[in-house]
Amino acid sequence: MQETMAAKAPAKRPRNKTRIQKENEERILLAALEVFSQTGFHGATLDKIASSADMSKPNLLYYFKNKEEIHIALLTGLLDVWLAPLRAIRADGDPATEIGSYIRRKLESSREYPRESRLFANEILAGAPHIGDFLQSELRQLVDEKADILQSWIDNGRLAPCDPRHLLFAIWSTTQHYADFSVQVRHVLRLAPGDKSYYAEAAQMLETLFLGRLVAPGTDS
Amino acid sequence: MQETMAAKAPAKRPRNKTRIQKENEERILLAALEVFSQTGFHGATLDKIASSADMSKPNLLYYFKNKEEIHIALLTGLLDVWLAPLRAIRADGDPATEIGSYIRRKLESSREYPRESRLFANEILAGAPHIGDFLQSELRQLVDEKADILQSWIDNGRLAPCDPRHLLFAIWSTTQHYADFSVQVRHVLRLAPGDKSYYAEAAQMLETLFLGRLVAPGTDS
DNA sequence: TAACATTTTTACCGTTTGGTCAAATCTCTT
DNA sequence: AAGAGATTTGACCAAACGGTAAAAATGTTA
Repeated sequence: MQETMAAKAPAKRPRNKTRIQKENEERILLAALEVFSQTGFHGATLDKIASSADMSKPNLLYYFKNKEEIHIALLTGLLDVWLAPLRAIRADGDPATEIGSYIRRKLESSREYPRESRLFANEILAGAPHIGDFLQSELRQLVDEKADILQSWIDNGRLAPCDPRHLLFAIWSTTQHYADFSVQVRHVLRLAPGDKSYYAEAAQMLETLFLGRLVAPGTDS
Repeated sequence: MQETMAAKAPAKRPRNKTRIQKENEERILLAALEVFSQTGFHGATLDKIASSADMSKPNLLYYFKNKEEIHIALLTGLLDVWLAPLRAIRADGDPATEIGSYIRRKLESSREYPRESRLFANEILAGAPHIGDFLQSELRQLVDEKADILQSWIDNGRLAPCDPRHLLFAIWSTTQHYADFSVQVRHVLRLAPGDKSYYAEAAQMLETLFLGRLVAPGTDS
């Protein structure tokens, strides 16, 4: 109607969200998370998502204009959660404590939100078509920031010399592995599907691995 | 000659493979590896694979009876490669040397065969629909075997106490991460696509991480 | 409860996809 | 060079898929 802000379509009015709207968007995103994380973007179909949300396909498309938009909504909702544990690293803390906490938070994230982790993994594996910008801007900036902290600890002799960014990579990979490769983990350990008992052992292992020697001795606070 | 081994269909004769047959199967598998590893099983289409192999779709299906069969052929061809570095761990070697070599082999595998690594990752992420049996049998058995070796080193005090299987998980995840999450790695490190210069730093990091304290001091050979 | 906006459904459409078939072409052996 | 078998192709198909249009139903509000 009037071209002023949105140059597209018959100018949608930015009304407040209805009760039904909020409920249904939530149901759709929940269903979509389930489906996308199981089969990836291409394996997911609108029919599967719709039926998983107990909803007809056209009704689903009343709330999200296409499949990609659902996917993007899920991913963007995910990014803050993904960054949160990293943000929590404090420059004025003790290296061993800070790194240990970070590992514990990441591991807990894998245990509590495996579907989100797999969604993220799928996206990166596919070449990050939807979150390339995020990786280049927000993530990189935050990593730069935290890498500086780690580097200062190294310079002070409170942390073994190593590339801080690669240390982060190692933490990301080892912790996320337990969500993304849980099928393999369970097969190797002879655990039933859904059994998450291995997380305690995992925490033990990662503490041994990362805090054993990595943190230089004689730096108790 | 017929009916004795294969009980299905109009009894295909198990003739020797033609030159053309061998060439084309190779071309198809190479093209399929490229496509599957980029887009996953569902994202890959027979048309893409065919055109990537410079071949018509019906011609492709003359060599593999359907999409799934191509995928399975790729995966099974992959499994031996995947296991090879693990098999090479020797019980009579020095823990630090053996583990260090294993990490180096796995990392080299990621650098040289990133597409294979991503294919594998995609399969596991999807719940291992095609290689569940492999995980339960061959992989598990080999892991059991090698875990015993690691455990004996721990019992002898030549390796820090830890769960041997989780130690393997940590090695798998950290090394494969550089292939599977290379997009993220490159974005964080500000590297151009295709730049693999980070592998040297990665090797350094992983050596520090795994051989720093993990291997108990005073065990030089 | 009447009027209006929101939500849901039914029916449908064009495209893509995995896969088939029979005819045409090529390759190899004799 | 001829014939048999192997290979390749073009034409085609049914199902699945992402998405649309418009009417019907429901909810909201005055």
